[in-house]
Amino acid sequence: MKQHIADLISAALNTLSENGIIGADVQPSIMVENTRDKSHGDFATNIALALAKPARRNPRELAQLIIDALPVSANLEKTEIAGPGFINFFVTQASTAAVIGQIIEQKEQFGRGLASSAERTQVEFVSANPTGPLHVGHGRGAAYGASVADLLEAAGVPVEREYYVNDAGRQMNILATSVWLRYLEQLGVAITFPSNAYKGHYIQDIATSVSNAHADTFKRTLDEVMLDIPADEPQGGDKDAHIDALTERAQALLTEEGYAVFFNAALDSILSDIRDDLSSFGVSYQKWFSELSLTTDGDVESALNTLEENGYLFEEEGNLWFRSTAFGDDKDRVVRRANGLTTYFASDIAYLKNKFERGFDKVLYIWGADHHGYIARMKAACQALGYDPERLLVRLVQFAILYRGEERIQMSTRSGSFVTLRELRDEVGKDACRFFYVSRKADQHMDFDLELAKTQSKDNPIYYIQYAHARVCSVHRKLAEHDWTWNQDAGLSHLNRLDTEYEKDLITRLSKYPEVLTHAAVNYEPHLLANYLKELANDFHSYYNANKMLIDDSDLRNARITLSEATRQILNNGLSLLGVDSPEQM
RNA sequence: GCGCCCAUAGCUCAACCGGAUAGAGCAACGCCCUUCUAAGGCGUAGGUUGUAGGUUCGAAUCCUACUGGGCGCACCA
Repeated sequence: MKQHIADLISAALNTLSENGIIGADVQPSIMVENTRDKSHGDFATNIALALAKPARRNPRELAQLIIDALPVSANLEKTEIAGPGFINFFVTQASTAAVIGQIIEQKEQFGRGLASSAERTQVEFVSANPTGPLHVGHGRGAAYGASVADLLEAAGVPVEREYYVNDAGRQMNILATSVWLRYLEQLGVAITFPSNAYKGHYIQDIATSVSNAHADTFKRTLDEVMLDIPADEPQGGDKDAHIDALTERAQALLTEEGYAVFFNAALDSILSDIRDDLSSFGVSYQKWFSELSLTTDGDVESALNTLEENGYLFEEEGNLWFRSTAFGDDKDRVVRRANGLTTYFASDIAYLKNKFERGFDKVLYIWGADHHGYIARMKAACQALGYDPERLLVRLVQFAILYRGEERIQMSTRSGSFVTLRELRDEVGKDACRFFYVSRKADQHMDFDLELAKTQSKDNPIYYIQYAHARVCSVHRKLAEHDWTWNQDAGLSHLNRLDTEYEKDLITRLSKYPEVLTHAAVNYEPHLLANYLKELANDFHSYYNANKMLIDDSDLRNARITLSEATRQILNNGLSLLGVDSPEQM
């Protein structure tokens, strides 16, 4: 309808242009907006205001000329000039109500594909280190990333979801070492557990699984393990030197294969836990990408070669540097240390190159707000590799602060209370988690109140929306009790009977779904859909309360049930894009 | 010190990328259940959009400075 009106305006402007009222060189961009106030009709345009200056006419006078030149349309009831020169369009009930038939016919397909594109977009999100279970801090990124990807797909953009597994680097070594030390403890070796090692209970479980599979094959004496190891921090030493020395000792005593047993046991166990966790959260990926593979497959070397060829590498003090300042970064970055090891950033560059080489037109990174400092260097790397930096997109997700009523829940790992995503989900449920996390704009700090998320009343938006869905289902059940059936055709052919204010509002709301979906998708703003669903549920509850559906007048009854069913369909479509279920009964 | 993000009703948040009288929910107050789920609905009240300038027909939105909050500034991951 918006497009239809824009076409009408365009035709009118052509007419005016031919008549010499506006200059032929004037190329206006026609904007048709949804009105905020019903008294302003259904749609409005500011075109007369925008053209007033070049046409050298006052806006209201110009608006009248445009209206006079508008082609006749059966969809329009009337037009009005308002305020400084807006043109308001009033659409007929019949043309608005036609949306109901489209929804009923297209079902879950309704509203999809409006931003259809051949541009493949990759969305990488969560990508938490596989050194422990997902934290609640990861929850918002998971919910946001999953919804953005689903929205893009719904809008018609080919999407791939990917998780970058940081299976290389020091943290993974500390993890493997932690497991080995717990393993030794369980076999009776009197280890003093390092202050900087991973202490979670899951480490014990992994250690147990290793000893179940390998008995005491990897047992070593305390003396073998601790010989010449520098002191830990509590003993007045350096905790980093201590744990790193233990890692080297583990590798030396166990040989590569033995060490790999602990390394892989830890990685596999934690990764499968993360997978399960995300899966239960309604989040799935097409690919889990190994950081380690970037080294073994030569991607890192290849990326550094490209930078070298393009002239952006230099050596200083034995280190190899990337001249990121050439692209506006604050400082240059080391990519290979004097000891020959490439840095984490070198992997990032290689990963970026790898993504583009896999044929993605756009790569979207979703990061926590604490990573904003990386944007400049990644953009720099993108350009230095020879790719258009516009193809690399970053969305930052601000932190969510958890509250239990008034009480703020501390998120420090040390406190140990309520830190994993799984615990959050167990307490408030998947649906409420998913919905709450995306109901705020991503770059807004948000407060997540657990008590509210668990409340089963209208105070809680997720129950409020799900209840609207369940209510429609309930009407269908009641219908059967009256020995009536829903006659869809009769409903569709009597949509003109839907003429109360509540019905008109609800129908108008339904007609907005496609543009809300599209807008939310292309702007990566799922909160727009969340808000829309709240408003749609609100419209439906108001309607439900004011107009009874199970009435003797069969034409009106069928029309109302058809409207309700269309509402149910949209609620279902929208909720599923946010990873929320649509229950038939509460 | 430098940089990024944020600031809207008492609280939690919107506002279709510059449009008309800035909107919802919660909290407060007043109503509606022998009627399809009251897990709901209707109404009232609530604002100098952090401050001060600027840009223009028009600003919560764009620009500048300031104030306050979050985060970052590794040869860590």
